[in-house]
Amino acid sequence: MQRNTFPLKEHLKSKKVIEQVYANGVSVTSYPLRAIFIEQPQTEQEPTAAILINVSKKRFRHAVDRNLVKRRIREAYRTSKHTLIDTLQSQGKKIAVAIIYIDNKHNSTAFIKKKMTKLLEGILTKSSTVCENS
RNA sequence: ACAGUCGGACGGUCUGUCGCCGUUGCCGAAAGGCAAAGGAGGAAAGUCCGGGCAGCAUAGAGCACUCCACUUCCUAACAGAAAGCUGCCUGCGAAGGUAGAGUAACGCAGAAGAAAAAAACCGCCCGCAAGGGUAAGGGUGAGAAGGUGGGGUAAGAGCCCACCGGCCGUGCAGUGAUGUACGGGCCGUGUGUCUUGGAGGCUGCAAGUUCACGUAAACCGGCGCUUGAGGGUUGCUCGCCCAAGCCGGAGGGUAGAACGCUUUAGCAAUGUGGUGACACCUUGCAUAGAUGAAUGACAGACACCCUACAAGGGGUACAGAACCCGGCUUACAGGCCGACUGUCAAA
Repeated sequence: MQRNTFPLKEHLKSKKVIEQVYANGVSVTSYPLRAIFIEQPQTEQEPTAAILINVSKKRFRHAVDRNLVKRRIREAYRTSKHTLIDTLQSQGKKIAVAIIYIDNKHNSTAFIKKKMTKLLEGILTKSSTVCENS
């Protein structure tokens, strides 16, 4: 049984990489979630998938609401990330992803989790096509 | 009991599963793993004041500028708090709201009104008239020569008297704002400039310190090197200090880690002083420290509230630390405690 974790190491924190993701990333949408990702060069320290969760101030004015959404997304990711990680590892790839919440209202944890599964599947199909093209 | 005023404190609890953050201990060569005890607020919010702390600056003079303003008092400090004072307003009341340095000079209100300070348009009185006297009445205005009543007079008027309001003086009470008694003279309003007293260096933890990585001390244009560019000095002027580089363009590199970073104007209790804010003594307690930013997600039970005869159904606020404190302001489901007020009932 795999453990459902999401430690700090798997967070995307480097300013440089974040800028690259937003500038050159490929986007996948599974409403109310949208992912933008790029492939990362193979290095020792980098995790298989570095994740950034973004909930804009525009959509949720209060910090309490933003925190709640972030926590639900984080929860959804850590419980459904294994398919993504395993597939990437077998392909020998590493990616950096920004997950953006694109709704103005709250959604239940169960709903977000369902959409997250779809989103991660979407990332896998998109990344393989990108690779074939290049 | 009901309705209300003021003040204070609180603002979910437990169990299970899966997670996050730093700390400590153990294991491991390392990566990491395991365990333990911890991990948002009364407003953490708005960022509106005031400090601490940090860096920079720190001969001085003049002129500006900004803020504060009843009194006493508290404090590290404040535009804050406490206890009071005076006027006005609201409430039956407990209580609440609001304003509060001064007015010598000048301006404005002044396109109203006859008149805005040594006033005569109408009216009233004297007079044949010319003219004179008059602020009771009219209308204007926020304000019309203190107000009301009486005496007085040709008619009137602080002209005289009583009471009241204001001003000045003296006594008494109070630390004081002020109150009060007596006496005096006979007394216009608002606002701005202004006057008086007090305060104000600049920048904010992205401060600042250390380490690591890396580049371009290159290129183009302008000004300057003791005949001084530029910088600092409070906004300006003077003065003073530093001074060999400075400004602009295009372009390049880094954006990692540690300290700062949580033990302090800290919180609580007893006692003492004080009406009180608060101060002092003693004792006890102390448990976030992240940095693309942790402190949670889900399920169940309980508690509370609303609704309902019941079964049941619905709801549980406002809101998330970012260097740290003291305030202010704003948001807030729900109940709790204390003091007091009004009404009703009983004794």
